[in-house]
Amino acid sequence: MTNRKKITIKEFAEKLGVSIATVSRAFSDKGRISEKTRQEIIAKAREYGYRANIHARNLTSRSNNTIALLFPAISHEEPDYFITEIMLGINETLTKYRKILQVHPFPLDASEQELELYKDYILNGSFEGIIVVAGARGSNHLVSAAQSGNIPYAVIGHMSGVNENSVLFDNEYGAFLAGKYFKDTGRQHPAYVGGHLDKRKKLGFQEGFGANANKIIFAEGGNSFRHGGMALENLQKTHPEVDCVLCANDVLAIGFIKAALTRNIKVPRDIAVIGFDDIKPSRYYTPALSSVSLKLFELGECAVKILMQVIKEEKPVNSETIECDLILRQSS
Amino acid sequence: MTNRKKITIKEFAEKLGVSIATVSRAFSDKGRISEKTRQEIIAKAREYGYRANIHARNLTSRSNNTIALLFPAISHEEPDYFITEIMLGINETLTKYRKILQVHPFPLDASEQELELYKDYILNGSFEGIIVVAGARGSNHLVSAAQSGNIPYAVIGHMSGVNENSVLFDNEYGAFLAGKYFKDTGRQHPAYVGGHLDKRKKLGFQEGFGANANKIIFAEGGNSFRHGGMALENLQKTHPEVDCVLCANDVLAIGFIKAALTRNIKVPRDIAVIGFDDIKPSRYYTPALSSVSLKLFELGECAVKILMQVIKEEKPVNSETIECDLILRQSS
DNA sequence: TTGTAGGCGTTATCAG
DNA sequence: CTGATAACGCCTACAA
Repeated sequence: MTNRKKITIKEFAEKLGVSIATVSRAFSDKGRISEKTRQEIIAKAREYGYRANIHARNLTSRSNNTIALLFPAISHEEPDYFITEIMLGINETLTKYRKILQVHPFPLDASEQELELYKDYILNGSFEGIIVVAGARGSNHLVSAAQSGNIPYAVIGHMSGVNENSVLFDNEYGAFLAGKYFKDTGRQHPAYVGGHLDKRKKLGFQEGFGANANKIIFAEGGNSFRHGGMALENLQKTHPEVDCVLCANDVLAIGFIKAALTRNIKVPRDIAVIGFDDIKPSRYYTPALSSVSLKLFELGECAVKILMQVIKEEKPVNSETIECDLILRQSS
Repeated sequence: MTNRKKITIKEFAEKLGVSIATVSRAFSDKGRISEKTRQEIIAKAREYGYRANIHARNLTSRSNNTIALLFPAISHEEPDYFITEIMLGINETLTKYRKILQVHPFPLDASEQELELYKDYILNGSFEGIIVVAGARGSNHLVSAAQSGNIPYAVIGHMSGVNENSVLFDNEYGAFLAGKYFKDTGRQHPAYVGGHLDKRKKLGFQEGFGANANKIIFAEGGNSFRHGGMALENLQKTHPEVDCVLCANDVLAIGFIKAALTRNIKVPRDIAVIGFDDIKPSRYYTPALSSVSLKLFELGECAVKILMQVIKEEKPVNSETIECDLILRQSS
């Protein structure tokens, strides 16, 4: 490895016998320059290996085309498939705008103190804009930081006190569809399995199930695979009559089903199961999981579009809501 | 949103009645400065909202603490769980070093021309170092770019012509274990399902199966879920006697099993199936998938450690090999 | 169309 | 310990 320092615009210009301004213009698309000299300079640049130093460029342009995705990390050991699929949509869309993605998971229970690092990044100009996933107190702090520093931001999910720049999903309606489906298919003893934070989902589920909604059993615990299994075990003890379940996310649903199959409970015959989010692995599962689709890829796309609009127009834009669908597969 | 420009070190220093050098020192940990003035300055900085401009800082320090992960993107619509889990290990480890991750998937079949964008990033100083996932021609081009520009790099997987800075996995041994297990459990008619690029896996599988290795059926196609299903269909037509299968990755294996179950073929009774990679969702599957574990998280960790060493020592370091395990679950 | 020179906001060197 | 001042490498009026 030759440790030769990279050639600077000054050295490069001298070699070519032109001014640094001319070199700069050759790469800028703006300044007036003859097509002929531009081509010459570009050719020579390739030959000498000259490339504009990105940091100097960023300093004058006050931006680095970098967008940060900040999200609460559920677990450190296992990917959060929900985020992963959103990220896919974000990244692909960002590429179209020639922007770069930085990934910043932060601890779900991070204190304001622990978030200082991320706030610093946000406020010192590291990002042209940020996309924040709601769901933790930290999310709010980071959005506040962006607001106070006048940094463009977009939010994924409902965040209290934030009415603009958000991509929302209609959880309530999605859960409604699930409840209605269970009712329409003659299920009698519904249960809801999930975390504590999904008021909307619970409400929608109740509405959908209609008249007998008061019979719904709420089994609330964590949001991971193992919690799904635990929920099945508990329900079998306390409410063995349950014959249909809405789970607050797909991984939970898969854990629930796996535990049921292990006990030789048939899905969907004995218990029908519907998940939430419709992550890709769900359709691979046996039985393939029915799920309320949040259209995660699209959601990421939408977040980017909103952010780009905020950056361009330099003012907040209206929030958008992505509609939910109920995708029926084998588990219900 | 008040669009006030951010306060600069100069303005800030003037307000405090000190020199900019002193302010700079208060944040640098290096220059000699009395603890008292440092505290005062830090307090005032909070009050005035002063933060050092990151771009100016990068310009002088010639680095931005940013590491890029470059990998060939299999599909645009679906996460690559293999990469996702590696990324988890990378990101977590990077955080310990206070480095930032940028994510750069590139098209699997990208021409050298299409890679120009990524080469540009690499060579203009956007990254302090890069981690490249092997597996596409593009991977090699990008490593070459890093080498020519004297940019620190690490490689995940085997890359022709690159003997240093790599994290390798012993695919051959992993496949050997699978073959041996099938032989030891009395399976008679083995098949291998996978892509064309896994010479090592095939070899290891043959060695492991031993004497009758020449009986192995090779069903080669794509690497996705649906290809797994297609493989099952084909094998049923051409070689219905097959009673054990090694799949080149887990998603393939899951597709294979799902198709088998659909046809009422019992797994593992009629056909035993082992996957490769041991991605997290595999253990959730029913039947839980046996798989050759590549320890993806650890692999990401290791890549970061190698890269950090390259950065620190400014010279290539020895490659490391992560051992494979065979994880037995229900599918075999 | 091209060149000159000042500025971007820091860090680092060298006096004091 | 603190303060001037010169880099850092590029962009961009302004001048020619």
